Amino acid sequence: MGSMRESRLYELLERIGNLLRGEQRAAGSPRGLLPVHLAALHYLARANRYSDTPAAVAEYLGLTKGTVSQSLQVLERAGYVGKQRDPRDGRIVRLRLTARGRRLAAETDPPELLRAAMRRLGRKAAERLEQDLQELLRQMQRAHGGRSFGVCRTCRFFERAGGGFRCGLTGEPLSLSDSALICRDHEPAPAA
Amino acid sequence: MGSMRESRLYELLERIGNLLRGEQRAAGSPRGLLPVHLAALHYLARANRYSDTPAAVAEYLGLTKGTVSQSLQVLERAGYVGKQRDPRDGRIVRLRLTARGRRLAAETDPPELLRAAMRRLGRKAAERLEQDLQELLRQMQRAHGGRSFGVCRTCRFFERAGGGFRCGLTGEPLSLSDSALICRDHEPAPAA
DNA sequence: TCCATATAGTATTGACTCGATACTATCTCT
DNA sequence: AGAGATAGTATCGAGTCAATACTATATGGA
Repeated sequence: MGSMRESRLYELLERIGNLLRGEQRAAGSPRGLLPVHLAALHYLARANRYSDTPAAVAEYLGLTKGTVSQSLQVLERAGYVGKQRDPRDGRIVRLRLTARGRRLAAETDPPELLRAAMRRLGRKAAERLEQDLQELLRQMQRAHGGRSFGVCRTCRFFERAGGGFRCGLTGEPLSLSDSALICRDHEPAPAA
Repeated sequence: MGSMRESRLYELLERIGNLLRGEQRAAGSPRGLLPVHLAALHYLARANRYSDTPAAVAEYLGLTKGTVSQSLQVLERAGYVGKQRDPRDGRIVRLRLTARGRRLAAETDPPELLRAAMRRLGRKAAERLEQDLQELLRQMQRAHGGRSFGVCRTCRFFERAGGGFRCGLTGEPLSLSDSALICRDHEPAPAA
């Protein structure tokens, strides 16, 4: 009887992932976009100003920069994102969503299937699930030893300065909405 | 301030999915396999005898049968799965893992990253997360109106017959280990 | 100041996915 | 029987993806 499944968890994550990817495929298909394009779009909609670059997208999606460069060209040609060279560092390209891009991101994130499931679940169950998944992710990142991609608010470099906030790594002030965006240099604050 | 994220849930599922897919990519790469190949392999390792066919794999992964037919050829050529025509229905191909395939499935499912994270989480937290994800999946499937792909034990056609079990849909007896495998004709039993 | 090295990104190539379409073979139903 | 449904394969074109090679900018010594 050693065959009793030790990990339903992985099976569940895979099945949910398959369903969501199918949803993304259906959502992107009429616009000529693949799931990976929508994933990049959703990331950019949530990325802060330190993390809106091709390299950050590549790192986030776990793909090479060459691969991502091509996918971003698709999004650019279709008018969902624009590029802009960084004035301070000429190597860097800044990506920003166009109005079209923002609209598409809002329509497809979260996918309708998940929206419906969350309504059925109820707020309380959904929140508990979020917290538990958050914790799982934290443990995975710790085991992975890699970037955590958290939001500024939960970063150890996040500082309150006067009336506002500041990034202790760059010293730059942060607006309230900045502090809810994803940063690639995020390092989790020590446990409260 | 309407920009407060309504759904961290989707973001979390995407990020965890990205990490796991990266893991699969790394695991399959030295053997010339892509994430989708490992996903099919893992499914077959869990599929019962009603569900070990190309059509079932396609349905499970949310891909077309043509696409899956090719991916299965890759797995067959590399010696991870074998094919066998069904003696009763000549249209159907049965897929079974070779010893090599079983070994690879055991090595990569669950991925090391998830294994490590589960150890850190502890049994109790992992079990709660499993139950909550199970419920989320159930709601997604209900919203989707599609196949549920559950295990026999939780199916409404599952019957106890004498000392053993039986599938009420086909009438065939089921062993204890059968009843823990995935079936594509699964329909959830009415709430307990 | 100059040169080595690192970093950000793009171009190109080749293997493979993926969907669409068309096809064969087998089963089922009337 | 014959019509239609079902399971699977073959082929083709568009596009992902990694690998490699490349350009351009920045950084950090000596």
